[in-house]
Amino acid sequence: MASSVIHSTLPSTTTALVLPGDRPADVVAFEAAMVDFFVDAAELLGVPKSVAAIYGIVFASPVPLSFADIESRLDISKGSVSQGLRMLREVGAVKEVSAASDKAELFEPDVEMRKLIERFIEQRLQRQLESGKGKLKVLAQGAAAYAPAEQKVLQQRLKKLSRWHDRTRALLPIAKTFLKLGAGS
Amino acid sequence: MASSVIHSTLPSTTTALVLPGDRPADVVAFEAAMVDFFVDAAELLGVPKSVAAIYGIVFASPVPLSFADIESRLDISKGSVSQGLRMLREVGAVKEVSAASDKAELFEPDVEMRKLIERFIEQRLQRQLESGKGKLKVLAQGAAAYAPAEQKVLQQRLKKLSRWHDRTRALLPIAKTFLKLGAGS
DNA sequence: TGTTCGGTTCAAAATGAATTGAACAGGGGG
DNA sequence: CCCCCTGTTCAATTCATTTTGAACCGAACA
Repeated sequence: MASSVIHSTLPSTTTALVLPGDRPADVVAFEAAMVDFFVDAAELLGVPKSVAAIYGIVFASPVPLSFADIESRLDISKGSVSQGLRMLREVGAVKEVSAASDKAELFEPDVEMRKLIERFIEQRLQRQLESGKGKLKVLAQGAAAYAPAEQKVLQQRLKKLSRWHDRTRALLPIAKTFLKLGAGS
Repeated sequence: MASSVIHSTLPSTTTALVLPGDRPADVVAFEAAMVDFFVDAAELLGVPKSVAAIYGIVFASPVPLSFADIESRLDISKGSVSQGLRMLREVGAVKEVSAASDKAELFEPDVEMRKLIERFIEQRLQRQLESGKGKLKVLAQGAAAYAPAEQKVLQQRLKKLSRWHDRTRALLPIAKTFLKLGAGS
């Protein structure tokens, strides 16, 4: 992994994800940049490209978009749009604003970053930290299987692991509150 | 892993990664648990399983291990061991302690978690945050392509994005120092 | 009832990363 | 000089995940 991160600041994968359609070129450029931004960020968090792209295109539009809008502006299949939107809705990243009346649902970004982050942290980190806690306990007992001298080495290592573990756990709430600061909306 | 614990969601992936060999059963169990622990954690960070397993087995041994030791205790190919060890060395996660004299190199964990974490943070987050900064600037300009009313909406969103971005950047050093606390060795 | 519109589902295909394994050093011995 | 003995390399394979696309569903409407 580390080995593939050598290259410096490359053109950053020209996202051929946004379709020109008939809109003004500069609008399309804006959308493309936005999609790019989110696709990049998502990569970091292990979120599928298509999902990030959908969020990006919705985020880039000053007005709510319909399913059809999204489908027409992105070069991804209807199925992906459907699944992606579902995921984003579940997670609270987009919300539907019921259109005029009979027309289709419209989507706009639910700009509560805070929630997104929190949810992410909770799901991934906290879960892992919990299960880690249990495993550490088991390990501490398992060390008994070794001869005294070796046991000492292992116990020391385990202690270190525990400390790190605890610090991380302690960091979480701090991060949460910190990211919440000045959360305008 | 006879852990039929409470949690409904986690199958806990019985790591069939550690080979019994001829060592005592409880030692093997200990190693398996350790490998498991690291494989789990690694998953979170997007590190390949085999690499995590190697680190785990080295970490679980009170004495340094040779290439052959590692290969014989884990059910992964020689090629993977070689590559994995290289990565771990590069990253400073293991270090070689020259054996007696003519014999093969031995590996032991370089238990500087701090360094590992720092390196990780630097490579992934900081990089992304940097490139994000640039993109945000471009986006702010791109918003000019829209009509005044729409522009306002977009600018507001962009501002929010920026704020989040900044807060995250500000959080990094905090996290670093925090994780450093009490780093005994 | 038949037809179209908006969207969902899911098996199959594509993608991309990790893993394998066989070919290949190099370096001591003998 | 030849032959192990260790470890590395890298193209080919496997594996997991994402994406596709066609079948499908239900609701509105004629």
